Amino acid sequence: MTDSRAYHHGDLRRALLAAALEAIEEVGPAALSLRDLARRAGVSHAAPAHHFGDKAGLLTALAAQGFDLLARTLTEADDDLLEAGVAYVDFAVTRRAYFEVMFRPELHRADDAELVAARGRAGAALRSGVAALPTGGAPADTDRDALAAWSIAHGFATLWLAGALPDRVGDNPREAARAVLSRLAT
Amino acid sequence: MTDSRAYHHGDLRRALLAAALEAIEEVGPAALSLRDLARRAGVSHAAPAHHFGDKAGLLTALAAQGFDLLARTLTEADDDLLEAGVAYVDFAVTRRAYFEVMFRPELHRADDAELVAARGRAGAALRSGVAALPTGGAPADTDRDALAAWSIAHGFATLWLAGALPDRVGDNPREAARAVLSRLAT
DNA sequence: GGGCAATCTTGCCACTGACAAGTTTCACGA
DNA sequence: TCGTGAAACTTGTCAGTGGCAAGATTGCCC
Repeated sequence: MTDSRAYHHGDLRRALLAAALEAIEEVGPAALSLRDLARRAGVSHAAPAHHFGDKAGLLTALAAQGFDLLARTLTEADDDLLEAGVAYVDFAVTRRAYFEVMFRPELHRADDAELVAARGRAGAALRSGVAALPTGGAPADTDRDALAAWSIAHGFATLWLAGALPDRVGDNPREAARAVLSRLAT
Repeated sequence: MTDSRAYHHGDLRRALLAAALEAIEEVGPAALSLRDLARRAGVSHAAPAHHFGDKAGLLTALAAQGFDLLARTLTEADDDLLEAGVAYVDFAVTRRAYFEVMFRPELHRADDAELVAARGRAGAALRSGVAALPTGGAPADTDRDALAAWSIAHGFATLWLAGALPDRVGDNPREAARAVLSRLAT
């Protein structure tokens, strides 16, 4: 978290992560090239390896950042499950590069300590939003409800990103998500 | 649908698609190598190009096959939306290679005629299942309901495949899906 | 039986990720 | 102040990949 330009070529680690976000938005996470990132940052092709080990290492760092951001996003809307769901979809669409790396275990190291911690924070934010839901007297099955809420938000976001949804859904993800998610929130 | 070994090396096109399914199960669609498929089929590295043009061409054919299979699967359970949802999740888990290619537009050519047709059939099967749902007197918003049903099933399937679900969900996807999907089917 | 088109092979090029070994730059203590 | 060791980065190399071009083989059809 140092913000000073240091060492030979500046804050390379940070520069590479930023370049990775850009590149992923352009070509997707699978087509990401470490050598391209090095070129964007103005360093040699082997420089990234020094900071991240390999490609999976870089994407693991990115995924951890992403879960951290998502956790913060969800916490802000925590008292309103519908809005939390909308925020989830909005996160997926506006921070697409993060989202795609986060949910592709073959791209990163899922057992990385920092990643696990960040993912845990995001999961906790999600579950606390569901637990705060009024149950209307009926006994709540928080596990099941959380899973259902997560599934519908995640599914809508994924389908949106995949371009799989029909045109009639429109081009405003927040609005479309709110309509669909409200079907669950009774 | 010819089943006879024909031509120089047999039914290469079919053999390559089968090899691709295997390989994707093993290493994922992104790490798929055409040269590896050629090796598995016992042909030279350039043989696949003749049948599919390039990698995207092969995956497009695979995606079309997948949508066709999915359409048939959904049609079989068409009178029961919950069972159709369970079948959707089951398809994703048991025919994972198809599913992953189908919903990754960067891997295939989304405007391929055969793909578009097959995807249309799957979409129609989904919507007809929702339209057949009893509305309980209230005016149905089929579009929204179909989207919600699709989203929750797709989201659960995607999270399952990503290994993102907590352990307590268990290891039986059909059972777990039924519990979660029933939350929507009121 | 002869031509022809579909099928497949060989050879090549640019690109990639990973590794090894060398070089530059900085930090820190004697 | 200096020099020594570590961190940061470079250069060079290798095997593997996708895609293209050009050639060889095979089966089909008139």
